[in-house]
Amino acid sequence: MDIYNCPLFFGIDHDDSVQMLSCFESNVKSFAPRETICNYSQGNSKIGILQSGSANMIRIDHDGNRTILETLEKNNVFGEALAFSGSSKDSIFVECEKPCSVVFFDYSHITKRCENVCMHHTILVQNMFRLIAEKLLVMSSRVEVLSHRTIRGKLMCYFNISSVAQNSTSFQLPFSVSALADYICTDRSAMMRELKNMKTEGLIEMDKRTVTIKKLSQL
Amino acid sequence: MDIYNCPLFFGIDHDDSVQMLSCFESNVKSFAPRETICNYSQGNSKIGILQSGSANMIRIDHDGNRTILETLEKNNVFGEALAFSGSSKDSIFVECEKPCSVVFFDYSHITKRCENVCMHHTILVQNMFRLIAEKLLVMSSRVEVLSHRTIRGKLMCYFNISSVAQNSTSFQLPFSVSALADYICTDRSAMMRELKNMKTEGLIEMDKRTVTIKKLSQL
DNA sequence: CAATACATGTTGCAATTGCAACAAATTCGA
DNA sequence: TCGAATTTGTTGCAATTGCAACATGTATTG
Repeated sequence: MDIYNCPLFFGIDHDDSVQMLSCFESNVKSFAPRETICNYSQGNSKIGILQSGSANMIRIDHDGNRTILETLEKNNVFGEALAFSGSSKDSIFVECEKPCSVVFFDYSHITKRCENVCMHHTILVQNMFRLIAEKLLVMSSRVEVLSHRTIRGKLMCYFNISSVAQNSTSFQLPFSVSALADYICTDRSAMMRELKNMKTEGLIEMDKRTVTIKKLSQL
Repeated sequence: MDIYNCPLFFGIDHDDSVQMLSCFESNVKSFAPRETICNYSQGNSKIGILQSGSANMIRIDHDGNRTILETLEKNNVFGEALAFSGSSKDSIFVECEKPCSVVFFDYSHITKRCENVCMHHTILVQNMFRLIAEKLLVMSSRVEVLSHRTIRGKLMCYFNISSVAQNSTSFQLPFSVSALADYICTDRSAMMRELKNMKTEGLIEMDKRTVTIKKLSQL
């Protein structure tokens, strides 16, 4: 995986990318499953772009509750500057799931104009714009899911969004069923109980990580 | 409130703004409290920018539960293209709170290059970039708030974020206490009960819409 | 291949939350 | 300014959820 394939440099030719990268002080790193990619305990101005693999942004609160704040896949951006207030003392970090290649650089290079190289700065901002607009959509649907008051409501909302995204009433979860509980921010056993209810009521079917929506409850 | 003051046109001089606006088929509208600014029941590709006043994006679900999906203030952008899957049959709309002036235009003018006028397209994208990056921060902290499992957790998270944002342990709620329940997506009476508990435990003080944090519980 | 970690599945019980139905205070609008 | 609408405040009760503690099944890895 080549750093110049980074979606941030889409539309900028190789030679110029080389020049810009040095100006950016960018670097690429690889990570193995469960490795910590980034820790936000004490400030971090770097932006990361996932070139391959998958990762999750995790919060562990003072009671040890684990929450998936963001799920990250190929071409997703992440960073403290793009999210999260850092107002709490909870532990927030990005954890590798499938082996990852990550491009890091400093966000200030996007927001501030750079004097030397950047006739391509324009393209760069446009590329970053697309990445952020996409992230905004993801965050919005996350809010939509979490805004439901019951576990069932959250699950059905998430399943519906996934179903629309994958254009089928049958779709794959991007993570384990247990991690789904972290994603919808509820207790795992309570979620399992609710999933069982939904199965017996014929709302959904599940086979491993494949979910099939049978009835669109109350929609 | 002049359409040319729209943050989208920041850095573009007046004459060019006039030219671009006609190319954009933009228009400005004013709204009175409780008026519907925009309805997302059946698709809407327009982007809106709030020039003045305040508004909320509201969802009413099939059970009649009211949820504030977004709070919108001066210079905030909103639109279906920027958020919300449209996968559900719930009613989603933007409702004026304080008298509003809104600039509407089609998102496609930002994402696709326009042939005739747009030597200023670059500045436009940069301006839009800033607006969206800001919105992303707002959505992220929203996720952070909603990710907490208890009403108290949500409240304290929201209060902490507000406190950091307003740089004081004392701050104003941007809406009524009742609307706060819609914002944190819980039952109003249950939230009132929890607020009372938090007051008697000395965690917070409240006077109308002014909240003061007395103790940072478990942080 | 063994053993160790991880994921799934289940249950009782206590705590929290949502709901319904009020009363009172405050704000808004004609 | 008076009446209507909205907001705030409260409570009992039922439903949902979180927690703890299991048992079992499935991957991973040395």
